Amino acid sequence: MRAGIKPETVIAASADIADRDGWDQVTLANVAGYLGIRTPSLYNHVEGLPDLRQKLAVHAVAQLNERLHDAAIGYSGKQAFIEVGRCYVLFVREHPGLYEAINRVASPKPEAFEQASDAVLHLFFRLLRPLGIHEEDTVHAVRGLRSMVHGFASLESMGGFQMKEDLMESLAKAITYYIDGISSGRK
Amino acid sequence: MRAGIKPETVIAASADIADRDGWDQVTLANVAGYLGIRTPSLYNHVEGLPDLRQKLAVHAVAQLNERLHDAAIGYSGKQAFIEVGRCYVLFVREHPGLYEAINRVASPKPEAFEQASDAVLHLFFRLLRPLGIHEEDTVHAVRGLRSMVHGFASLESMGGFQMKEDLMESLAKAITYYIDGISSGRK
DNA sequence: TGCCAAAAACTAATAACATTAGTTATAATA
DNA sequence: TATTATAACTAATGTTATTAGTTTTTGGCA
Repeated sequence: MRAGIKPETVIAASADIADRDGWDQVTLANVAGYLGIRTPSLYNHVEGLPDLRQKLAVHAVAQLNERLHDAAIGYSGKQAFIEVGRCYVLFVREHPGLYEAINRVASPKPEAFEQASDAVLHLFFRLLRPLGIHEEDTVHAVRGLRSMVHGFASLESMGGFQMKEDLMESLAKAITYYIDGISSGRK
Repeated sequence: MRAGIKPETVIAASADIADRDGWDQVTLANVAGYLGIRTPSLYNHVEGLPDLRQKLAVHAVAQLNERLHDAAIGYSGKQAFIEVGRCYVLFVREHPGLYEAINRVASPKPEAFEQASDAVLHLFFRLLRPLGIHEEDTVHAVRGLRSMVHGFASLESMGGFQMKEDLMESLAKAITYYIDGISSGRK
């Protein structure tokens, strides 16, 4: 046997390249160059470019999920969503390439990817539960929140906002509007 | 001179391929094949693959803008946003490749692309004005709405929702929550 | 009607990339 | 130390984008 390159080394290299040069620069040639080996040698670690990109997407969504759960600790209600939303946007700022990897993952998605995605969704559900929403409206309420947070992050990552300075304030206000609207409708 | 292929024919072919096979299948080879010519002949109509994809993005966002403006006619307040949001999601369902082209446009973005994007943003501003929001909160309010609508469309186009049946209901409720929250905060 | 100049097609050639096949070097272990 | 699996390598092929240079077509004009 031989030590050499561990599986996570390849993913780490891909993540570095993605965040620095963009997701479309995650090629076998670039990753091999980064690791100091020839392109075909990568086939000892991944099954090809699509496989590498899927593994990168799994790594990315798992890391996002972990950070979101961490961000929610110690908060509840409206403030919890503001903290999670802020963390979400910060993650995308810090790791634009990883976020691209999540959004461009090819179907069918790996099982591990689905699991991490579901975990993020589950976090939203748990944070929303204490707000006392009609059972049949919970799915709708979660979808709106999730869409809003994803929308903010996505639009910023593609340069959709003019001034990034007060984007966090926009997000906090938007979440406030939304949660207030849910509460006022509940009556 | 020679008639042959008009510039919009190339874009139309690219749009067909994008919506049918996905944005990443918009290659010079595929477009040329679709048009029945050899790949290098395309350079008489576009300046290369990046140029073709930018032109496709401009076409896509202009078409989206037109449809959104049309959808808003005859409505105001909350209902106007629901109609625009519905139109947005329907557009993405009908033209997933065009929507991808919008979201994956490379920077620096063409001037025409920025103009059409601004026009969409302007529509949101105009629909929001009659609701009587504090002047300094208008930017935040628009950002939230836009993020939410884009988030819904984006998440659906990447298969982020389980049951697509009642997605329109989710969107309508989310917009309702949001606008209600704005109004209740206004007091 | 027949020329002609420009537009738009073509072929040929090159470079980058992914991928496969087959070969060699290396390191853990028996 | 010898063996063997692992992981590197070279060589070769196919696809795509791109450039250069050539030929064909055709609308408009003499």
